[in-house]
Amino acid sequence: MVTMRDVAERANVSIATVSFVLNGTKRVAPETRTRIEAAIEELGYRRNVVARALASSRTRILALLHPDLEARPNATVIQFVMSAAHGARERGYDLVLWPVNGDEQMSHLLAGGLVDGALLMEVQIHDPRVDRLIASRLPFALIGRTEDEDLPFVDIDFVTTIDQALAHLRSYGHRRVALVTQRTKAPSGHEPGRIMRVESAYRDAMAALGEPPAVITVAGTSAGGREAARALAEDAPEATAVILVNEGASAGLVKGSRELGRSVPGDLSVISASTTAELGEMIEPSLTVMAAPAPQLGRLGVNALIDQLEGVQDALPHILIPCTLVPGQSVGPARPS
Amino acid sequence: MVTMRDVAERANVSIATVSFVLNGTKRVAPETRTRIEAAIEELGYRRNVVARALASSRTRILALLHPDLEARPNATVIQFVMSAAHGARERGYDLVLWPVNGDEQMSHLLAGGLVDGALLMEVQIHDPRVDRLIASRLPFALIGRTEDEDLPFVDIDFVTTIDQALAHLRSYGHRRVALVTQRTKAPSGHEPGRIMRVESAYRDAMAALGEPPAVITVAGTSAGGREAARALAEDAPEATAVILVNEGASAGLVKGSRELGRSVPGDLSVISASTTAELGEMIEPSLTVMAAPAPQLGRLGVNALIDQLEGVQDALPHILIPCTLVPGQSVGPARPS
DNA sequence: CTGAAAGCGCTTACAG
DNA sequence: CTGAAAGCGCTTACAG
Repeated sequence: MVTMRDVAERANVSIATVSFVLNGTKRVAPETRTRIEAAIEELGYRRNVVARALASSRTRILALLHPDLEARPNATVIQFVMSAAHGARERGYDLVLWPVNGDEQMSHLLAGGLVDGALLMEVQIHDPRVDRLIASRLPFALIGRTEDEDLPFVDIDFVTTIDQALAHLRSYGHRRVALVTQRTKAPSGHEPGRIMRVESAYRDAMAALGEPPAVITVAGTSAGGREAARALAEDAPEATAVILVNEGASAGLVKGSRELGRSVPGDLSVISASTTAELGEMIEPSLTVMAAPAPQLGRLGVNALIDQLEGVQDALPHILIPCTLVPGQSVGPARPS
Repeated sequence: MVTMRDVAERANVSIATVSFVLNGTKRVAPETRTRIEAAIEELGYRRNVVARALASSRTRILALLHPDLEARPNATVIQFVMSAAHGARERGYDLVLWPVNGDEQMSHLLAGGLVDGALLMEVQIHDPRVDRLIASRLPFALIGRTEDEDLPFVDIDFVTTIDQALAHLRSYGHRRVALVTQRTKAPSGHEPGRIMRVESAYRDAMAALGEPPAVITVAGTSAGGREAARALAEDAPEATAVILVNEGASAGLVKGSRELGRSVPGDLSVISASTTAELGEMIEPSLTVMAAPAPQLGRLGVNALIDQLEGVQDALPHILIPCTLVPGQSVGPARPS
């Protein structure tokens, strides 16, 4: 292994000077710099990141705290992960996967000194991980929000997303629009913040329109989607359209409706929000989708975190981006009532 | 920050002794050990992983070299990633995401000293990443295989998978079965090994059955699936069933067939191999699937790598696991010809 | 502009 | 069974 010492010897300087040119931390005479750069090149030298981390107490490693992804459709989560990995790499950081199941994982994260900061996905309304991060003073950024919106976050703008979905449906004559959200195994208060925010955005919008709301909550699976179809038919038969914020249930909802003799979009128009167009295309008919800004949010989250670490930030980042409408074939004119 | 020195002082021993009990590397008198453990507990000490890595030249970090995942369905890849992350954590290792796009990323990996080993996904028949890993002597394990099967790998047993899929179809009376595989942007020889292996397993099996093969290669997208449906109808009209090894094209194939007036499974039976049951359920009709053993393979791959690092291995691991048949509604009796 | 030296927090022969 | 000390490969005040 070629070390900084080797480079220093070949260039006839001290290792300190080598370090200065490598990091650009101090000015170095042009000839000296050239000599060092030549030596680096000739020896194929690459700085040892572990030694650097120990000496500088900065590892340039970030943790990505993510939920356990299951086999069910997870297109948006994948986009978060991938865009975060790329964003980190572009700024010279590495991203380590940190599946958090309990306290043991958090201790390893906080006390081991491996990471400079953490990026949290699937943030809960009241998130114990956030409490522990704050207590330990490890820098972090959220993809999503807790109750406390003073923390650095990037998130989907659900208010605008719901408003646009409703506007789209209303342009087709729909007035009674139901909402299908996701049920999780998490105890109350620990659901992803998204679920609460979507529901309240929907209720506000419906109230403003003077229409009665109808909210159905089901698991994020095909079976959940079928359950939603049944609940719609039985409990909200007057709804001619539905906004779905439940990626995993979208296929089941359409299949279940058809099984109940309700065609999409003939009898029921469907918009699936916070998902990807590719997933919508898998379904028959292709779903009209509000595509999640996941590719942007992963990057923005990483950048918010790194800015914080490097002291670049002016203020705490509070970034909200709405989903984008991608029309498919699942929205049609409201059936006359 | 509480260091080993703090623990040593409180327990009235040297830091060497603390290190010995922490690592179990040398026997320590029971009373001494108890004293040290108490001190660790009281101080809430946790070993600094960076210092440990520098001193021991083992970082206990593994790199997961993965392709760029796009928005299209990627259920099996996700299962690989998640099970690898869990497997690593269970053995005390961390997993860092390593999207490899070019040589720059490989250099960073090989020379930076950050990782003890690498796990490769989407291995190509001739994979330049493998060449570089071998040259650099960084330990690695493959999820998939290159041409050279002497390297440590875990992979799907495509021969058995294809045989079982064919047997299932033949039990429904199908004799002419086509294969749909995936086209990639990669130059020839650099496709994922899977594609070549699936095709040759299929050709061998069809030859053994005395039936003519028909192979169609399309992109892993909905549009690709539609293209496959068209090609099947035009170029292989005698095929009454198709085995699909192209997760992203599955939905498009079914939708495209229907658009051409061919119903599934009435006119065409479909088995989607190397995917997940959950994805199959999203489609109408629910696809009969050969579920990929992705949750096992991620773990097995990590374990193979760690065994190698820790010298536990007896021999190079060459592990093959077939997919598992999960019946759906996309296979029916062959139409009379 | 450059260097000698301390130090980051551990592990690990080597002595005793 | 335990300790003193060298060393892992860097960064960073401090001197000059």
